[in-house]
Amino acid sequence: MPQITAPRGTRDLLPEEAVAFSHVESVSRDLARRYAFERIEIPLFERVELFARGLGESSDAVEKEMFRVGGARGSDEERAEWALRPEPTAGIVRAFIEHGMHVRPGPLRLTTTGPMFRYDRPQAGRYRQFSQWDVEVLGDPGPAVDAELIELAHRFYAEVGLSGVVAHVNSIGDAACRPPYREALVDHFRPHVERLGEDARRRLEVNPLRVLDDKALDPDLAASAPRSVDHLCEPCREHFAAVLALLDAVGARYEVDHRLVRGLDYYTRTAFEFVIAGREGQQQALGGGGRYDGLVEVLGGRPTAGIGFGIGLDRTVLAMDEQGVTVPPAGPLVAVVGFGDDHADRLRVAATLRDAGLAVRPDGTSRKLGKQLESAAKAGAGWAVIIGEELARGEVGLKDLATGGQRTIGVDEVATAVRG
RNA sequence: GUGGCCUUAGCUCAAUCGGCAGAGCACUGGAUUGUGGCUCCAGAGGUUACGGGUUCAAGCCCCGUAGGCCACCCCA
Repeated sequence: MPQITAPRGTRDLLPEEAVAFSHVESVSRDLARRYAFERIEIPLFERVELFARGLGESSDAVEKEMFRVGGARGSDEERAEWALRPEPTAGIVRAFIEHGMHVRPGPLRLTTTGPMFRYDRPQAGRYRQFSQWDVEVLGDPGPAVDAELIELAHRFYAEVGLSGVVAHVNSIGDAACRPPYREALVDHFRPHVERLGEDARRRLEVNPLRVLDDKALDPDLAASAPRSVDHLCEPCREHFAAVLALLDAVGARYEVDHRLVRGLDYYTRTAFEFVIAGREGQQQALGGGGRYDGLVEVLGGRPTAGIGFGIGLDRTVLAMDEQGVTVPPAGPLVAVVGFGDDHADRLRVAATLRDAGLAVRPDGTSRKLGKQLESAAKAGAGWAVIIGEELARGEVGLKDLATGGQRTIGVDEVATAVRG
């Protein structure tokens, strides 16, 4: 029988790697608390139709990266119907509408974390299953929340210990000013269509803004292309100016990137992406987001402003590795060892130490003491509690595995001694 | 989805011209009769990614497949 391996584009996070993920997740959870976001949990799969409408038919995620799944019988009809989520926003907005959450006191601040799925070709930093921390604010049209979210993401990167993260920001206008801008782009590129690649030509017809996304784009043609910020209507212009002013006010680092676009009608105004210095080109985007004031309506709800971002946890951890960022050590680990078959004593003492809040690893074997101590040290224990005759007096041996020093103390004194 | 490079023990890697599959680390046991780390000794660990072909003989040559990395595309 051939060896069964992890599915392509997925990976196992072994304990050594998983600690970094746990740490990053706990940073995100604490930030979500401090920024007053409420947790929401949504399904890992939804109707394909939801993503097609929520992300746009011409987005890469829908056009070529849908991870389709079927029911137990896996008929073609079922496979056509469902897909693993490529991102969480569409599902959250679906839930918002489905449960009438617009009646809740707003603006609503929601957060979720979990795996996302995109069926594209794996590469370092790019997986078919990857984790994202996501925040969304529904019902707040003002520029302050745009700046607050960008500042929040910056704070996240800072608190996990990353440096050199820059926010690229842009404004792509709204339903009023985007159509004329789109026309201006078409007018600019159409005369030079022979200088565009195959992909860019197709985008020019389907979704002209995304021509700017094309990295193969002729540099001169790109540099001379009309900028969205020069075509904003007055309300959009004021909104963008206010966002930038607020970013300056809170000291959030950013660069205006005129080629950053979200090319769909219900994505509006502010778009942003977080990139890390030092890895030009490949997988340098650590996270991204933007405003989607038209999305709730497109999915069948009443008009509601929306904005959010997703942060890639895999890439965050990858960047931490590259920058040599270390994860804070876990609390002290105590091993409980003993002689012969005194397992009842070991378990009782372990339970007492756990009552005091310690992490405890009792040795379940009857090996000789030396092997137990060796095993304890290899498991990462900083201390060994050695049980012997003195347990009758409520005392045990406490050995510091780093220094080798040992003394006899009361069981009820161990927690204090270990925390030192 | 396209192209390039790669795949030998758990990990990092050797193996001359096609001629007995190895080392270090890690793991297990012993020296040390119930106090770890150092040292020494020993052990276990392999369908050489998978499938086929050429050959007296294949880790090595040929074909195919899978997977990894890199580039493109795009994103997180």
